Amino acid sequence: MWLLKVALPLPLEPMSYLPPHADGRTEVLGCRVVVPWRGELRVGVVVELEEGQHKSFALREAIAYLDERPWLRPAEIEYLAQAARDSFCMVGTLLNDLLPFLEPPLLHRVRLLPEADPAVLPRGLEALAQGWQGAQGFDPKLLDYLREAGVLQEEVSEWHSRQQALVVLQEPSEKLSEKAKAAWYALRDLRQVESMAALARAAGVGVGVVKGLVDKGYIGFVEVEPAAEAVVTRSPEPLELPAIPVRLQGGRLLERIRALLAWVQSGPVLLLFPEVALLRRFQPYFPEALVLHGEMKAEERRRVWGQASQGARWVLATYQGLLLPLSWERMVVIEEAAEAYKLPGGSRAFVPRLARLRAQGLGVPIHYCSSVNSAEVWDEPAHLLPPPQPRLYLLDLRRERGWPLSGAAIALLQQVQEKNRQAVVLSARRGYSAVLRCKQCDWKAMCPNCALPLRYHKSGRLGLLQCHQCGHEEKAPDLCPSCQSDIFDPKGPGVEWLLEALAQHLPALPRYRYTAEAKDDLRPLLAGEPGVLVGTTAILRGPVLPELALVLLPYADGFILESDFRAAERYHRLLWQLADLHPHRRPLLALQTFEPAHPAHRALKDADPQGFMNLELALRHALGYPPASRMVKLEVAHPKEPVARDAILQLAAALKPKAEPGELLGPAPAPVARLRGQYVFHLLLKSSEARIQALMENLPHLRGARLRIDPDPQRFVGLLED
DNA sequence: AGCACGCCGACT
DNA sequence: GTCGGCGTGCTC
Repeated sequence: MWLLKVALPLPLEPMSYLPPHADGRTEVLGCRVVVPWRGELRVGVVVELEEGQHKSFALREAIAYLDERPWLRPAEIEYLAQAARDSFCMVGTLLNDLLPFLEPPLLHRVRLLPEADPAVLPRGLEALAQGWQGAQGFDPKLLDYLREAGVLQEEVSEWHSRQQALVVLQEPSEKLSEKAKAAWYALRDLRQVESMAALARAAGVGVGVVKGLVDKGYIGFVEVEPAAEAVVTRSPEPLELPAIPVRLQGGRLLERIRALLAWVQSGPVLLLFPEVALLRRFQPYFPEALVLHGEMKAEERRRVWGQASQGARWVLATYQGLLLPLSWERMVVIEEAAEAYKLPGGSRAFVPRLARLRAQGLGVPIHYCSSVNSAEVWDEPAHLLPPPQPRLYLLDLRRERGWPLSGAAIALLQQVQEKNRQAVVLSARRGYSAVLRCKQCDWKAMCPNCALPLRYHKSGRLGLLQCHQCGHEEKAPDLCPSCQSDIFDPKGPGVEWLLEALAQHLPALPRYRYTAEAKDDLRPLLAGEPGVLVGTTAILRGPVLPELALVLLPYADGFILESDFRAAERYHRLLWQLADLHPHRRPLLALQTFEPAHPAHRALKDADPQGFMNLELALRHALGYPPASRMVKLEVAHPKEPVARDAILQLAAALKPKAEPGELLGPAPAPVARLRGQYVFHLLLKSSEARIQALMENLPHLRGARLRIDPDPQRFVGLLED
């Protein structure tokens, strides 16, 4: 007896089913299959065929395969299992995260098995004796009852929406009304419209007129191929390198693209992007590329999936391309340090890590292409393009007057205004907690255990200093322990505050806001009119300002002083990305900072990203942080504080005896200790890959609170899903 | 993840 | 005396 193991897009391991009795195919490994699930139908992937008896409980029968050819090959199935193990999650969780478009809408028809007695039909289902019926009208629970009794015959297939368009079919007759003729000619000029209502609107007639034309056969609906998004193609000269490097760094965006073009000519090559905005910037240079990303309709993505499976020269994709059943010649991860690579779903996996695993599984080379490569790939053979020469202007906040805009910064903005140019003002917008530091001397509140700044929390009248990494807490001092002066107000300048300050100092300079949540209409700026754009790092993903002359960070330290060992690396990369914000101009990069001597600033002054990263890596190795180790975050959340606390203590107690010194950090309350009504606690593991694997084995079953695992934490603030 | 089953407080 | 809260366990 053959059994199917079916991976469903649910946080579960694959489930066993009997093969559909109506379909005896055996070459179904990797095909999508429709199965009964809790009385309804779900779509999964056959990940294993096993011969044998299943005794413990009665298995259900799968209903039908959706595919002729497999969606996934054995290579992808094996990868899925391996990646799930690596991410400490269920196979189904990862399947759901990587293929959010797996389940198509279904065409489902049912009837009573002809030889069955209609008397078995429960009330409401009598129609099933009459022959094939669409399933949607019937109670799924009752249908499942018949299914289980073995008297239901079913047909299931993928539902394809027919992309229809209204077109002219025959010449208008003289008898038609003026309005009808107008509508007919309007449609002829438009060639096609998507609906009757749209034509009525376009022609300025009632829908009834259009309907009349359809009924009389002058116009009608035809199926059309979904129109591909028009992309302006560009063909720059490929930039030949002496050898193909594992990591490519530096230069301007266009130079990196040119270098890539020189070594991804034959294909198939997968280019992985952290976000759609960046993918779109590459798209014009890869005219034949298939693209796959979350802004496309699910149906469109399924179509591209089938197409890509047949072969492709280039595929530009977000993480959704990772499971494509193609044997790549090589894979390229673009901007491998981007935080957008963190999967938002249950697996919490980090795509560059998954990509490396994928390349290993296929035995193909993987490459990384970034403005500044991540610490994780730093040791790989590199080709370094000369970095863009930034014009850096450091404003020392210990000397400058004026806050949040110093006099010098206002003067710069005034010049921008006088010369009718454009400026960007960038805010770190870390709202809820800040770092406590002295205005007079260099002292700042540091954690005694972690070599990280403590975060300042307002708790009643007293300030509380807390380490978000290890949980250490102390009371905030009233006076600076080093020089006895009063403490700098630990407020970080947000976008709103900056807009106010700009309105006050430069009322005549038009202001625009640009954050992930609120985007002003930038058309005047894009048309070249003067103005200042105030926003968060969302600006990096926004359109290019044609007259950009100044990039100002009123509180650059806000980007450095996150309680996070990766903060400096991120800040350094941000500065280089700002230097490359305009494709060929070199805007002045003005930073208001308490730390003009910060290594990242020196790196920009000396145009030497290598120097900075070497220093950073030495630090990571000294402290045992990634990439010198692997980290895994365990998170427990519950609406009741004691329950959550209890659970995390249980977990810590179970791990303590196994852990060596320094491997177990915490438990600590999450930086936002209560979020969406849940109390959140963290526990961090930090050690070698092998030790992490050992520690993660047989975690205790927690009662009460739910455990979530972040297999590759990138940022140590906020809940996992923020 | 969803969903059903199962034990302890505020109501007609 | 019941209705309903969500904590716990299961899904082939």
